[in-house]
Amino acid sequence: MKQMTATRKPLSRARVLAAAVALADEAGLEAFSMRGLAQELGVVPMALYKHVANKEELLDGMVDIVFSEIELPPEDLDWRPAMRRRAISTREALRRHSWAIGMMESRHPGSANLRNHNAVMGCLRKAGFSFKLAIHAYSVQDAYIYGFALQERDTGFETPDSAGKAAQSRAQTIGGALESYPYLTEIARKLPESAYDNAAEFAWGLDLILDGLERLLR
Amino acid sequence: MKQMTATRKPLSRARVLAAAVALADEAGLEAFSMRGLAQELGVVPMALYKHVANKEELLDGMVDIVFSEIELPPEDLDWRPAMRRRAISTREALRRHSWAIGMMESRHPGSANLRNHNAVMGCLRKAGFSFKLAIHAYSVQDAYIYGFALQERDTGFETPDSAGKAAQSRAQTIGGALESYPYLTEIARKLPESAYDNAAEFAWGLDLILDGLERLLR
DNA sequence: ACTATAGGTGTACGTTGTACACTTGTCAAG
DNA sequence: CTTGACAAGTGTACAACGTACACCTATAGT
Repeated sequence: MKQMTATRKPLSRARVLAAAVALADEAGLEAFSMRGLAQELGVVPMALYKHVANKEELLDGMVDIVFSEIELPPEDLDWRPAMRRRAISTREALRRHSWAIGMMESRHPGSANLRNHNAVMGCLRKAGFSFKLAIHAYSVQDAYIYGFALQERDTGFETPDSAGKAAQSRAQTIGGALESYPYLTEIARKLPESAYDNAAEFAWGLDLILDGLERLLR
Repeated sequence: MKQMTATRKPLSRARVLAAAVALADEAGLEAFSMRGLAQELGVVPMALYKHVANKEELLDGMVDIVFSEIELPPEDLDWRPAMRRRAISTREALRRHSWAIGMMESRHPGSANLRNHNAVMGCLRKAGFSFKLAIHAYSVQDAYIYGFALQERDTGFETPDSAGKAAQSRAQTIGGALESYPYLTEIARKLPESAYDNAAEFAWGLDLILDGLERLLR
């Protein structure tokens, strides 16, 4: 075992998971590999399998870390601000870990996942939502949150650079037929100068949904 | 070239794309490979590269096929039923091609994509939505549609079988601490007997959003 | 009849996840 | 103090993937 004890503290499942999340954050899911992760940890690839069954299980654990970063609906708040907080917290977690966006509900659920879902459902039920209405309310909100995160990842330009690249890519497909898409050209013209803000956009739709729910609750 | 002309009509980009969509539909994105597709077409893997630049470009084309299956907002309808129709049509296309769910807005846009976006934006603008309100309206709706499709794929049990499997998987994580998650157990108890219907659930949230938009338009 | 070209083939390389057999550092029981 | 079990890290190897590159061949235009 060469010089391990001197140079390196031993691995652990937690250390592997943390490094995996960090690597996926900066490299993206596409470039995230067991081999790359091993290298990051200064270890041979197969060493990881002493702490994690396989890549699938590793991803399960990573997703549960993301869930653990999401703020639970605060118990001391009314349902509406509580839901608002947790929705915003969820979006922020997904921004930090955009590789997780398609995977939040598709993987073997971990304990942070269960705690989260239980708390959200509990918040609604305790606020007086009937079971059926609570299911509806949960469904719309999560669909919106996950869907918004998806769109933000795909078209969300924080850098004006990437906005330019996307526009160019579109222009390439459009070719000479620009006049066929008048409403797209309107977007291309007006959006850049409209101080579009992802967080504000998210809140706008969220409040529209919460308004609707509030009306139905009464 | 052996017996090609006798046994097999020549490939074409369209044929490759169609076969790719069909294969992804039944095998899932994970199991979808260039080699598998080639086999399906009775051809050696490298033959595909005469009609498609690489796998990425192939996926771009596949996604645009999905877009082409989405009904445009009918011109002769008022904005609200028109938006409703195209939302439902989008969900249905995504159910048919669930491998496309995370990719609709992330890939190099094809012409069906552009036509679709232009038509949706046009429908809103012509109905009197201001530019900013149209952007908001578009954003909420699409976030909801894509997010719902995602959840439906991940937790949508059309077979009571898969519902059982999911429940068992959850129970395994919960272990003995079932009483820690009272609201999850409520769901597990009540949902199965509540005739939950994905299409109806989708329409419920969609109408909530459209209600909100209608109020803001006036 | 000749040749350019489009379409299909065969081989090969680098990268991936991971099975399996191995070494080695640590520690408990005799 | 020895022993031997066990946990952790190593090394080799394999199948499957995307695809570069050189090659063949059937057809079409001159």
